[in-house]
Order: sequence, then structure tokens, then C-alpha cells
Amino acid sequence: MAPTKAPDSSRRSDRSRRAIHDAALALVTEVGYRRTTIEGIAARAGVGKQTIYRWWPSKAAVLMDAFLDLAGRSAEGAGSGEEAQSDEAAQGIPDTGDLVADLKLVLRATVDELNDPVLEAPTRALTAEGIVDAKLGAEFVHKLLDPQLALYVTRLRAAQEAGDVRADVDPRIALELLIGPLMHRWLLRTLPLTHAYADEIVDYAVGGLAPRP
Amino acid sequence: MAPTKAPDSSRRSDRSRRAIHDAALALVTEVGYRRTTIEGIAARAGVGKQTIYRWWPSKAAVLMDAFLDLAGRSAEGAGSGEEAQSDEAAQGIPDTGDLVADLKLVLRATVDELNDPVLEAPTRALTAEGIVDAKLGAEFVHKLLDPQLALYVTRLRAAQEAGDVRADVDPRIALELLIGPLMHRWLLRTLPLTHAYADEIVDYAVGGLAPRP
DNA sequence: CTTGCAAGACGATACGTATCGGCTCGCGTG
DNA sequence: CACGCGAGCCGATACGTATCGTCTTGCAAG
Repeated sequence: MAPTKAPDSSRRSDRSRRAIHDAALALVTEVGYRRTTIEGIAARAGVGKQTIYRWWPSKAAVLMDAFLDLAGRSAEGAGSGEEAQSDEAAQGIPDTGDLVADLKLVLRATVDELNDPVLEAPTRALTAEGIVDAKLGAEFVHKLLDPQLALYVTRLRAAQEAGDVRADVDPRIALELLIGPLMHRWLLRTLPLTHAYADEIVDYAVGGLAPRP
Repeated sequence: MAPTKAPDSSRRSDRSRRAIHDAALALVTEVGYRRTTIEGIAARAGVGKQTIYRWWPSKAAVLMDAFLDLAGRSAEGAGSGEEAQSDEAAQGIPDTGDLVADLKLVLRATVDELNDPVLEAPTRALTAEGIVDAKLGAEFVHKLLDPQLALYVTRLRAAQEAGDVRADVDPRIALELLIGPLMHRWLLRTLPLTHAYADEIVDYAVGGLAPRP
């Protein structure tokens, strides 16, 4: 059985790891995912090919780690500027007592993130890869998406206790009513993804389509 | 300028075209999109590689045509059996006067299509490709998605005239409130895609999350 | 006799593996 | 405390395989 695996992670070069992350993200945004190659990443990072193959099983895995690293770094630099919105999404949905306003704030921040040219290419690449590769998709959902969605559940439960949402509503489904349309429009590029759209989604989802009696 | 293009389509072999379609679809479902190769398609179809390169610009384009062909064929064989649901989706959303019931019927049919093992692999492959490749994505949306969505617009407008949906609702956004969550769950595999889920989405979207006063 | 067709040779990449010195650690001896 | 030694990651690169997209050839359909 003796696995050829088990490189000693304590001896791992942090310098190389970061260089690989940066090179991967840069190449993906510059030439696209398809034309990003392991050899290209290695060359750009000034790193041996084997160093990549030693630590990652696939191109997608490299990009996933690089992306997590990026997200982690941008989350650290929180509370430091005008982009209070992004921080909310990473650290919790605000609860001002006004559910509609809170949701609009967060969904607008999500729209901004999806439209961010730095994040767009890698996010699309990872999402697309996850759609076709179930294993990678599960990892993507577990590491990146689920933590985000949990924040919505929390906020929606609070809304239920405050009487702003019906008690029989499943927060998990309610959240998808908000996120689903956003992602749908972004992924398929059916129409531009704007703040106005985020607002409308919140209004429609909370209020429903049917007329009030 | 003289483009190397312009093969004479009147002399094109229909036999080869169909064989290529079939081989492409079969290979995608059998070994996945990544490992289907142009050479593999050609071999399986009993066709020269050049015959593929002559008529299609990319692997994705082949699959797109094959998929359209498949959809077209299954649409032709309509009204012939128990799968009345799928036909509705292809030919129009029923209008029984009960908006919620009509939408549930159609969304359930969509769930069935997405869960159909024959359609799943090629649909995922094309969608994923379109997410990364904007040009192909636009073609995908225009040829496959938009026609479907137009049916929802029609039905929702009728509902507005019947007073089942508020007059100030934008049907285009209302439709995304229904389709978005479905596609989100299917694409990202967050949770199983069931009839029950389709029903809940319709209930939530039409009725809204907020309590009735 | 023009043109698509099947078959496949061809150069170009990229893949993933295997080595090669070089360098840096941890550890044990004096 | 110093010194040396082995283990293991590092950058680099050669290697064989796979797939790409183009090009060539002979044949058969139109």
C-alpha cells in the first residue's frame, strides 16, 4: 500500500506557495482558464513543475487554493475602508431590524463582488469546473458557498422571530430565492447584474408576486 | 481577404452530421466532457477528423448542435405519450386559470429534465462552457434558454391580466425568481432537486416570504 | 471534374513522471 | 556550542504520451 504520497508539509516553501497562487490567478484573468497551463503557472511563478504536482492534484485544485487564499487575505483587510459592504458578506449579515434593507445591502455587495474584474475570472472558472466535476463542485460548495449561505439562514431566522418572515418558511429555501436569481443572471449573462436588480429580487421575494388582498 | 471558409453546405453529408451528433452526445455521457476529444468523436462516428473541423469551430459547438438536434427531435415526437409535461415546456405553459398549479407543473417538468441522465451530462457541459466562454454562453442562452423563458413571460402576463400577479411586477424578473433557484440548486448541487422543491419555490415566489397583514 | 469525404501523417503544446544538483532544515555527536 | 550528515523540498529539465488543429492523399458522390 505504501503510498507515494505524504510530502512533509512542515518543510513546505511558503514563498513558492504564494508565488504559485499569484501566478495562477494572474494567468486565469489574463488568458482564461482553458489556456492556463500548469507549465505556464510554474514558469510564471519561477517554480519547478514538480513543486505544483507535489502539492496539488489538478489545475482546478491550485486555483481553488489560490482563490481561498485571496478571499482570506481580503477578509483580513476588513473594516479598513469604505468597502464595508464586502465585509458584511464575509462576517455576517447586519441586523438593523429592517429585513428588506439589510438584504438589499448584502445582495448589492454580492453583485459588486461578482462584477469585480479581479474576482470574476477565477470565480467563473471554479464554478464551471465544479458544474462538470461533482467532486470539485462539492468542495467548492463546502468551502466557499455554504459558509456564505449560513449567514443568510441566521439572518432569516432572526427575521422570523421578529415576525418579518412567516414562521413556516424554510430559511434554506428562502435564501435560494434570493441568491438563485442573482447567480442565474451572472452565470448565464442573460441580462446585466445591477444593484437595481438586487433590490427588485429582494422586494419580489419578500413581498411575493401575488396581489395583497 | 478571401476567407478559407465557405464549404458548400448543399453537398454536406447528412449521414456524417448525424453520426457526429450521436457520437458526441454518447461520448459526453459516457466519459465526460473533458475526456471527449474531437478525435474520439470522429473515430466513434466513423468520420474523418477534418469533416468535424470543416463544419464546427470547436468541441463545444459540436455539442451545442448535437444538443439542439436532440431537443428538436424530442420535440417532434411530442403528443405521443405520457410525457405530456415535457411537451408543455417546449410548446407553451398551460393556462388552466390556476397560476400556481400551472407553474408547478412546468417546474416539475424542468426538474425531471435536469435529472434525466441522458440530458444531464451534455447540459452541464454546455452550461459550464458557456459560463467561461462568453461567446458560446450567449449562443447557448439565445438558442436554448431564451425561447424557454419567453414562455414564462407569456404565462405571467396572462396571470397579470387575470389579476393573479400584481400589475407592477416585471415578468422577466418574476421568471428568474422561479428558474434561478432551480438552476442554482442543480448547477451547484447544494441539495437534491425534487418536485417538492419545485413546488415550494412556486409557493414562496408567488406568495412571498412576509406574513400577510 | 469539382468537392466533400475517410484516413491518417505531421508539428505543436501540455500533460504527468522521473531525475538531477543545490539548498535548507533537524538532529546527533564531540 | 559547533559541526557534519542525511532527509527532503526546491528549481530545472528531459522524457514519453495524448490531443490539438492543419495538411495530404486517394476515393466516391454529385
